[in-house]
Amino acid sequence: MKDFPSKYDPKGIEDKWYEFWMKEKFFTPDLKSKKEPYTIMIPLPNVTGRLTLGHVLNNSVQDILIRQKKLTGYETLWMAGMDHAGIATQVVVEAKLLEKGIKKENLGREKFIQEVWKWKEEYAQVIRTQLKKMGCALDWSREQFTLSDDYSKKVIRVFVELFNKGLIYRGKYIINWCPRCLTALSDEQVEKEEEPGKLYYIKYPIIKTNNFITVATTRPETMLGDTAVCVNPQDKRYKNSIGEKVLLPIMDRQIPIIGDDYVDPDFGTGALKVTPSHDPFDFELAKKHDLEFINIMNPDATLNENTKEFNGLERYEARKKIIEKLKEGGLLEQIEDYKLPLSKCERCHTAIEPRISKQWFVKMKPLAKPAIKVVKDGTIKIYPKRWINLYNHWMENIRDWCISRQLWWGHRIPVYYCRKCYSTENTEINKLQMNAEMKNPKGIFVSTTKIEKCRDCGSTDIYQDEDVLDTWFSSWIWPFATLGWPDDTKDFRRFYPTQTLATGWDIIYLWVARMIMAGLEFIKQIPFSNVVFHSMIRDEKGMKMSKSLGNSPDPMDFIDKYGADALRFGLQLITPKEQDVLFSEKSIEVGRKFCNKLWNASRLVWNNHKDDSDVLSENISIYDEWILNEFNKLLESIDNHFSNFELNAIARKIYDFVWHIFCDWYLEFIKIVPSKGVAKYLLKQIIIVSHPFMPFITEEIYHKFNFSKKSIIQENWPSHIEIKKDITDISKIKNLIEEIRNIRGLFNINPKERLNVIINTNKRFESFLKENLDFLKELAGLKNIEFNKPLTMSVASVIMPTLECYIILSGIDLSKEKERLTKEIQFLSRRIDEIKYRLNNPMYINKASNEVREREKKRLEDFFKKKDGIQKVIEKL
RNA sequence: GGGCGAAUAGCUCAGAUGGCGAGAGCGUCUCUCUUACAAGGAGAAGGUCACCCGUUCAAGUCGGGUUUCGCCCA
Repeated sequence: MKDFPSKYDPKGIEDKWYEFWMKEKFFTPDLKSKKEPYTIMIPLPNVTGRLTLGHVLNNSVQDILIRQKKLTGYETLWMAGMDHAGIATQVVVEAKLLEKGIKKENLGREKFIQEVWKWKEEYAQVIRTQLKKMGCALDWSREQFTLSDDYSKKVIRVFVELFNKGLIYRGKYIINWCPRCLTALSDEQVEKEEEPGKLYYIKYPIIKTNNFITVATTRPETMLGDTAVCVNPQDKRYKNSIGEKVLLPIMDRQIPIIGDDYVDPDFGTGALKVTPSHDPFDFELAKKHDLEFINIMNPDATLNENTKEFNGLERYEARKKIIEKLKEGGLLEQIEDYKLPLSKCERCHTAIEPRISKQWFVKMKPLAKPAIKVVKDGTIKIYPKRWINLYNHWMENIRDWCISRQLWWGHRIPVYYCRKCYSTENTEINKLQMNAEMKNPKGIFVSTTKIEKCRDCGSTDIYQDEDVLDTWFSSWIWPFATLGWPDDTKDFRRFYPTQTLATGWDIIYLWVARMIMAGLEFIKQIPFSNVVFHSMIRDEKGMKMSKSLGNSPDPMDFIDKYGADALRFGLQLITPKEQDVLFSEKSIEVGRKFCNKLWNASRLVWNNHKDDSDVLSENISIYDEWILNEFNKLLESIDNHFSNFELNAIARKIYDFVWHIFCDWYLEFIKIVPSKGVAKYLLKQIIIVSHPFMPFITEEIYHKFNFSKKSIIQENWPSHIEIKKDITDISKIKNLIEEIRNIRGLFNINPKERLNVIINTNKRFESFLKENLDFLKELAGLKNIEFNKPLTMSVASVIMPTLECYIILSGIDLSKEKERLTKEIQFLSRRIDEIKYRLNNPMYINKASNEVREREKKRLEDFFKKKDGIQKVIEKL
């Protein structure tokens, strides 16, 4: 038994098999194979750092799907790769350098990028190791990186192509600006939160009348940039003031009162201060009403030279000072508590500052249209279905995508400017160039190759756009860029479109929707046919897991402690289909216990049956038939759930089957009468269907038994097994055993104590029991069994419809037994009345299905028999 | 404000197409180290299925409404 220890220890085993799989190249598809392909693209992890539990869930979902497809005969490819993650990575590397007192500005762009590459190499290796530890069947030979030279060319090509189609433009708009990261962000990279704040009521003096108009604002510091006050023209209070001018306090600037329906008369005072350069709605309003744009902030959210004495103050500091000053001037009417919506940078959680700046955008409406269609008509299926609504809503209200980032780490925008021809930007912010620059404007060149010479004037004084592209602008082409596109490669022909994408619903807009658009735009084909949105992992209290909250444990610690199989299986067991997972370490313990159970079940089969054939023979017992029938049911349900991507349900089914059917009953049966080859055969089927969930332990068991193929990975998925015998007697004998055990429990009988019983039943079942007397004796803990004898002693009784079993107990409290039986009679009477009432109802007879009706009749009959039997026993006691 | 989802045992969750006494894991309690497994075995207790109304012979399940919680968008 040395080589089959009684406790399963994953240490050593897991790494051993992963190395074996890699050596055998099992994860690299055979391009010559005739099998149908099945491809999954990994939702590329960021090279920012270590993977989290969320990654474990996401990647084990994919691994399960890929391994199951391989077992069912597909040529599978699971593409490996990572994302350069522009902002996120730059933020971490900047912080790391700052710890050493190095500022990136002092380092310079080139040197800084070199530092990031160093980081990237280090963490790519960490991530690879982590994914391998998890057991992921990723094809590492095709591994991709979104900032590799090769991949970059594709990103640039896509930019140029869109530009040439007129779908990319540059424009000066109000965008989301992170004053800490000092870059623009897309709408999707901004998180909305609510925070307790204040609403300030500020009085603006009306010039002609000596009256005031009071505006309400959550951000009083922006008043320094106000260029109008706006009211609703329907609003009786202010109607007549439209056209008047107010004197903006502190700045002493005259600004107009304008009228627009946009203003909600019920909010605040009904008068809105308009700050065109610092609020997206005010920006639109200002364009419409031709207002002045005054920028009052520097990129880092300190106030600028347009703010008089506040110049240089940080925005919240300025707010305090301005409030003080307004108070002094008697212009602050009141302050009330207010729950204010706040936009934050998803990477550093700094409050976003809306800012006017010149950025590159993608026109999204034309791209969205076909992408809406393919989901609507079911060409792309989304699981669970409810996410379709969210997808449609976003798609139908899509806004242009700001793709330029003021970062160094990323794909540099392939746009070149001639210093002579291209007049440098007018720095006067209030003269906005609203129009997107037209195709091929003078002195601007958009090109896949470096431009050395101006096409227009021949000058060589050319410079490239300083900005880089949004990371998602590289990852939206992931499904085809990774397969060799735009070259007509074997991979691309064989594996595109891919089959399934598995990811969290939090990136439905950022990534999923955009990939669909990119696939349709550049390839004219969908990128994948199924999208599976799995749960998000939260901690036990329901809090989102995040590094900053410190509630995100390192999954590698769990793998060290419990093994990857235990982590994966435990996680699947607690991952509901449509809800978030509340994670607790307990679930991994459950996973580990299950691995141990499977291990020990194998150990038993190995001890008693290792030399059996693993092919089914003709001559098998009724117990064998029974378990095969149970396995059929399991298999059918697993197959169904796989087609709907319901992995949690499958994990449960496997758990229940292995533990409570295979181990609790079948293995107990075959301890008494050894199986004829079925045990080994079935164990093999069990580990095959469990393999996608627990790849390591199943491979280990597979090799222990020396099953036919080189690896379990090469096995065939089981199929339905024909059942020939009537197996109903098995459930009857199981019932009897359970009833007797129940009595033992009720009377606190020591498990070791063997009991004597009398069984009265019909001839047929009596002969079945006689043939299987050992089962009954062992599993119910009996000594002597006598048949067809009248009862004469003190007994506890098990009464079943066609069977009476008297358990002889010396010193039994007969009154207690009588009470128990009387309660049972009362219960049965109630049930009988219920069913009788139902069966006497003509409507029921008419409308209920035949099947249901017959079932009820049978139950009624059984209840009657049981009641009669108990009645007789009570009389005798 | 709009939309989506959830509410079932002390806790975390299962409960297609309505139809046997509503299930599991963990926790609690009792008995037990019987040579696969104490990371185990055998039992038990524990539920007005959030609330109201309706449809139906029959509702945890379907429809309408209410309450509470979560998420997304504005």
